[in-house]
Amino acid sequence: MSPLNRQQLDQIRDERREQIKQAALKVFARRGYTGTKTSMIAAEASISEGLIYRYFNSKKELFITIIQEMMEESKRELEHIEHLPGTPFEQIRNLTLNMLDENNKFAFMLIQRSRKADDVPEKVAQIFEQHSTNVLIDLLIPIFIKGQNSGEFPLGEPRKLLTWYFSIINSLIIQDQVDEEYGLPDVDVLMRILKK
Amino acid sequence: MSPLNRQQLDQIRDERREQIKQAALKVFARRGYTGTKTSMIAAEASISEGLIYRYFNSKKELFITIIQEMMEESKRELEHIEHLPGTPFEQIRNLTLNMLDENNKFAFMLIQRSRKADDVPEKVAQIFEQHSTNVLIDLLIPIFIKGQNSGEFPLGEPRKLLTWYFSIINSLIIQDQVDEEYGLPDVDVLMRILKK
Amino acid sequence: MSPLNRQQLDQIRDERREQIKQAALKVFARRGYTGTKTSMIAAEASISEGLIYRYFNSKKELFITIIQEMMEESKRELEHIEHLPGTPFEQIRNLTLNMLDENNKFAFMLIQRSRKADDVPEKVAQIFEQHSTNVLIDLLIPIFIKGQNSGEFPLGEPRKLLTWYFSIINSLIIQDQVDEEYGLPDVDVLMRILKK
Amino acid sequence: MSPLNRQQLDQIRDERREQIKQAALKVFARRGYTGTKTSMIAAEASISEGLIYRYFNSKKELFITIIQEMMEESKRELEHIEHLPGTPFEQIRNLTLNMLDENNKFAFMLIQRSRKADDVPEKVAQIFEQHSTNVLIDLLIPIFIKGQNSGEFPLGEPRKLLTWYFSIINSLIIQDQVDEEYGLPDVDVLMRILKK
DNA sequence: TATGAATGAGAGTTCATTCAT
DNA sequence: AATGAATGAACTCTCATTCAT
Repeated sequence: MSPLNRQQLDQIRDERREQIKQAALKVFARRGYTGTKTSMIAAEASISEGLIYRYFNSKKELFITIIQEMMEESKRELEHIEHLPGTPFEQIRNLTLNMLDENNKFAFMLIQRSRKADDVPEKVAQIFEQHSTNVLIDLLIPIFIKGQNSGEFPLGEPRKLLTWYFSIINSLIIQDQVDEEYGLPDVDVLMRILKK
Repeated sequence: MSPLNRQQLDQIRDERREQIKQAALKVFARRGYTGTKTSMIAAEASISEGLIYRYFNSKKELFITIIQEMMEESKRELEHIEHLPGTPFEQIRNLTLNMLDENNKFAFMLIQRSRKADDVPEKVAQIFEQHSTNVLIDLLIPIFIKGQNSGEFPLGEPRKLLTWYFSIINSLIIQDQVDEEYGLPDVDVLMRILKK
Repeated sequence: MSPLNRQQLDQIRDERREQIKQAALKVFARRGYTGTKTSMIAAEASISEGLIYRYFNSKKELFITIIQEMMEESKRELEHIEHLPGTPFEQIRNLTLNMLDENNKFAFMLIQRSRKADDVPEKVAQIFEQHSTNVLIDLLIPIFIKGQNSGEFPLGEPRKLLTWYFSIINSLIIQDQVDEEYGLPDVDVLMRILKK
Repeated sequence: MSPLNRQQLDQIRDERREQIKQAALKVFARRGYTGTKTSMIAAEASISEGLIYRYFNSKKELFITIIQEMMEESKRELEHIEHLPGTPFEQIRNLTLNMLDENNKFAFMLIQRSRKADDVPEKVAQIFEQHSTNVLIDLLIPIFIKGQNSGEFPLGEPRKLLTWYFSIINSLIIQDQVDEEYGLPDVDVLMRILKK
């Protein structure tokens, strides 16, 4: 009977906003920015098309928001990398496993796909320029060198090998290149790339 | 100023048609099906927007035509694979080099991208079902086994390893994952995947 | 905390209704019918958007109600005109002063503005046809003639002069043509129009 | 048979653009910015709704363009005022006649209406701030003073009287306060305001 | 009674496609 | 055969109105 109080309303708003972002992430990841119609997002979120606009000013803003928040999230996660347990080989192996994890699938797909797409809003291109993939590589170089010294990794330019390795991982993620029969390549097969 | 004869007109038509397909291929590859406006194709081909429709009934037909012709071309090429010179290792190495070749870039990008995209015409999905990647794999299995016997390749399920290997190659192509500094991964680094 | 009784509830309803009408009058007067969003009315009245609909069936009905009530009010006032004190000149002068009075501003603005606007509900156009401005003119003609006889007003067609005079007054009101430095024209300057 | 040449195309574009502006002017003047639907403009111009957008980026831009061009036009006209023939009284009389002229009706209606409306794009408000009505008044003050000296105009503050006079003229125009029977007030009746 | 989240019809805008030249 | 202006269906977005609380 009595109207909802502020706290309850705030919670509803937060939940709805999150729900829309999740739905949009899923559709954007699969169909790209232009290929996604707002009606698809609404359907995926099981809400009306108009409601999207009570939470985001435009399809563009919704897209940018999602990318931005994911980039920030990934930045925070990267900061923990150096303190992960295990040998250098195990550290990179775990990182790989995490990236290929089904749960992160859409997020990585969207980011990688958008990084290369030519049909995204200008703003998104700028965000990607700031958060270059190199940050990850830079963090891993000391770990890789430790692994070289301990004999776990082959000699050769650490930056070059790591760059190549992660362009492969990224490509796999973005393309959702899951073979129906065999699934994604085994992490241990992938890590052969980092072996002699 | 005598009017062009039949044969000359046909030639002009053929050239125009080719010109439009090349332009469309380039734009579709970079921006995807929905992300590509017919005006972009016209601009890329340096012709007027309307002219496209004297050569193709629709954007959809143009897209399907391109995909179809590329699939047929790739099918023809595949038939030669068995007779390529060299050891099994060299054969697959050359095949890889060819796929990653800059000249084929747009074609492979478009095919791989479209294979996974959810925003392409229904017909294209059907084409891909028929020309499954498996055809390539099937052709390579005997070669791979020969390589296993000769010790060039590791033991293990040939189909599985080849499937994984080519999902990686395909992913790299489609994403145009060329690092600015280091370029595409070296073929020899990639082929580590097919080593013990 | 005994529940409010019937009478108290009725009073609250009446007050709310009045509050909404006042707020709507203000916004409609400034922004016109189409230019006014129900959310603006709610904000001006410091109530929720939904509440408007417990007092009025629609924005249209609210608008029509306001216009209608104002027309009736003005009709009642007109009936007193003939019995106002003073000479004919003074009577019209006082009437003018009353019309230009700041307190009636929004009401007159809304009426005049709506009378000419093409974007109001059909019903409103009908109301205006019934309550033509001529009623006012008709009532004033005898007074004007008396003034002509006493030499206060110039010769000439009374209806024509009065019509012109009040189209000017009306225009000034509706446009809120208040110069920032000098304000509305002096009543005595305006009344020059009714002089030789 | 042969395609139109550049010059012909440019002419078509110019004509079309002008046609859309004229149609929009008419509808905007009568129904205001918010009250005007793009479909109405298209209908008035007898073109499709989409075509508007090949000539203007948005309804907003179309509106701003119209206002801007009219302000510039009026600015140019004002520069000639001082050199008009006749006595000061005749000069202002002619200026008044010109403003009330049926041909300029929509232009003046739109400008005056938009000057006071609260539902126009921000940019338009800025334009009006720059082109204040005062420019006209400032130009007329010397003329008015000459008229005072020659006895054509009454004593009193020139700026105040002129301001009031033109707020009346402006109001009449904007409101299209044409009485069906008597039409707009006679210029000579209006000019009584500028008499003793 | 009062709130504001949610809906959906309709407005503004885009772009594949058609058509006069 | 070629052009680009014009169309209209489909899309993005707005806002009067409804409804759960």
